Amino acid sequence: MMKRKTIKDIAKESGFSLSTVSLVLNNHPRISQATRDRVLAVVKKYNFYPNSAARGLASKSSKTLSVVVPNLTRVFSDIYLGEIISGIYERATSQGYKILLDIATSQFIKTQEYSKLLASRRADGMLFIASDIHADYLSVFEDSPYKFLLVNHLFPGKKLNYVSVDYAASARLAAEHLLGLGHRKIGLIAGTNTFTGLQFRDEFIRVSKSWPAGAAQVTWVDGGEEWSQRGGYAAAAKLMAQMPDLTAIMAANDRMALGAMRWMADNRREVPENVSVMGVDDIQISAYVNPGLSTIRHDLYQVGIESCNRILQLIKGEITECSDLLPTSLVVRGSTGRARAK
Amino acid sequence: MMKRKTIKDIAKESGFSLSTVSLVLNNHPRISQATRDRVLAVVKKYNFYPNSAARGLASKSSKTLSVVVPNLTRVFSDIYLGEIISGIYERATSQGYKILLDIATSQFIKTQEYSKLLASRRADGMLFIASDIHADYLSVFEDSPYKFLLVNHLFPGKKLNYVSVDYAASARLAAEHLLGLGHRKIGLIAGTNTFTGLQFRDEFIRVSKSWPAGAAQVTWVDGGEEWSQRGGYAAAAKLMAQMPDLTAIMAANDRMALGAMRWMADNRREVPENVSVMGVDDIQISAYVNPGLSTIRHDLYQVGIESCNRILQLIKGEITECSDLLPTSLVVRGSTGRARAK
DNA sequence: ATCGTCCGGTAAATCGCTCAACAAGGCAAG
DNA sequence: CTTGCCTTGTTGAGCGATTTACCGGACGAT
Repeated sequence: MMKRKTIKDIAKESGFSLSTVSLVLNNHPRISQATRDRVLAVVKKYNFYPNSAARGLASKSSKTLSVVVPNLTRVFSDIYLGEIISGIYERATSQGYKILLDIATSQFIKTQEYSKLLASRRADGMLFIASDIHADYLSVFEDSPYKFLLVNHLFPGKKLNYVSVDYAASARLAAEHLLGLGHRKIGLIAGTNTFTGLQFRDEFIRVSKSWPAGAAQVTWVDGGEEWSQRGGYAAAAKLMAQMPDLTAIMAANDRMALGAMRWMADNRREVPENVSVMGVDDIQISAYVNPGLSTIRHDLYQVGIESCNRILQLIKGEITECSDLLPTSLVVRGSTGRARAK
Repeated sequence: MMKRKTIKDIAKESGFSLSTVSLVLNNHPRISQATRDRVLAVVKKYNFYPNSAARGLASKSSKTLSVVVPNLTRVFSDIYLGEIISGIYERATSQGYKILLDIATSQFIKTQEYSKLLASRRADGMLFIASDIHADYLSVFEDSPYKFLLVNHLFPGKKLNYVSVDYAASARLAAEHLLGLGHRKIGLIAGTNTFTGLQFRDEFIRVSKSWPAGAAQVTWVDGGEEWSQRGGYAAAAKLMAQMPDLTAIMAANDRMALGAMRWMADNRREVPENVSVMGVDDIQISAYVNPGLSTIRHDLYQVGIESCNRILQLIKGEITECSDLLPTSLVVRGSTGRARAK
């Protein structure tokens, strides 16, 4: 196991100066092709890669992005995260950035790792996928010099950068679809532990109540912290008890909608003949269930891509703030139909 | 936005030397409690965190672990990975290590990022969850000074460190269970793109053929690259065509087993009355399906923990190689029963 | 021949921390 | 009163890159 090579060794062996090698390594145009080639030959020969700590120290940048995901029990089993992370990874990698993964455990929050990561320059910026309405500690990033971006979330009232799908727009699309089908008694399974979830709920209700062709009655229940299939199942049961004559169920995400559909199957209700069911997200399986789940398509991979683009722009100083809302679209499948006659 | 503080500023303000501050920051016993307190007061006052690049440069360690996951389309939706990563994260964090996430894309492999990461000292060690039988490039890590560990995989013939569940033992447990129930015609849905998968298949067949109470006939088919539910479904169909009188189906993981059970439901075969079905892994949902899936429990979270322990020991030089096989256990639920009479 | 401009390359000052070697003071033992 | 050891702190030499000036020579114009 020989001593690790440094840029100095490369310089010596190739007969050029230290700085020349550095410039070559950074693709600086200053250096002629001939010199570049000779240096690179030596680099290749020793399979040399410059020490990233030294590089980071001198250049004051770590070329690393911190990505913080929620502390769900089975974090990574959530397709939602997978899509976003894939998008972030793809973009980050193509720009020469690496990803430092963190989970927003209570430990992570208590020790203020989120500050430490940026203060110690371990990461140049942070993409936060983990927030809920209780993440008040994020206020430290208001007007701070640190590059911070919320991914698919936002905090009304806090000056925090974000890139998110437009949940209010989704709510409108969904409401218009169901109302247009004649539904006037609708059960809503909401997610209430994120601001985007609340936005969705409120906008859905607002549109329903003020529908020109006749206001609809909306009863909502909470689908649970995890927005899970199981939560949707339980919520559907509760809704059917509270509003037995409802003709449609709207869930704030597909997983809860699938749970609701499952309840219908288990309790001999036909979808959509008796009850229409609709979700949000358009996760892969939604197209494969029977009947197919009508939903609002959220391109989470794109959210990942765009979030990464933005944080990089923030880091480079090309922009100073960011509040993007990405468009969504209606996907009609078999689970929604005209409201049955009373 | 004031200038970023350095250890020097802390030293000046607290009235101690640069190195004293450094020692305090590293919890060196050399420093008295009184001094420590005074320094820490200043540190807290400015919310100071030492620059990690500088630290890494001087200490020659990045306190970072590289974790490489497979390039499945929907990587993180795989519960298998979630468990392992959670285990790794938990352990790494408790030891002050951070996790650098990478996906084994063709780009990652082509550019030899796996070497670069370690050569540039961006990571002190690498946990590789992504290997299949084609990952021949990993040979660079044989007898290399780099700290490398395969997670839940192994390469017979290559001198590579690993921590894995004992797939051969799992095969024995599974075979003994089914054979003990009197099954003599068994369909096997195998995973053939990993060595552990091959090990499982071969050991399962070996035990079946040499069963003292009477050899069993085993027909196997490939369940597909992704070990998915869909692959299991298709494989079950193929098996039933090839061996219509089989009394049991053994799948190399639960997801494929669930796919097989689904096929049975769709084709009016009772489980376990007509056909017993068994899986491997014991993923969460296996306990919730109807009938519950009999399986071999693989504690993947533990694999994560143990892998991380080992790589840290390799890094510290406490051990120089590692080939751990973790025990597995039989979980009997409703999906397996006595073989029906011929 | 002189001068100004490029062009390609180099010297040297950082970047912010770690750690081995050394120093100084206090105290017990000889 | 030495000597020697222990305890607590300090000095200073790196760690391995980046980057800003600066420099010498070639070349075209005057």
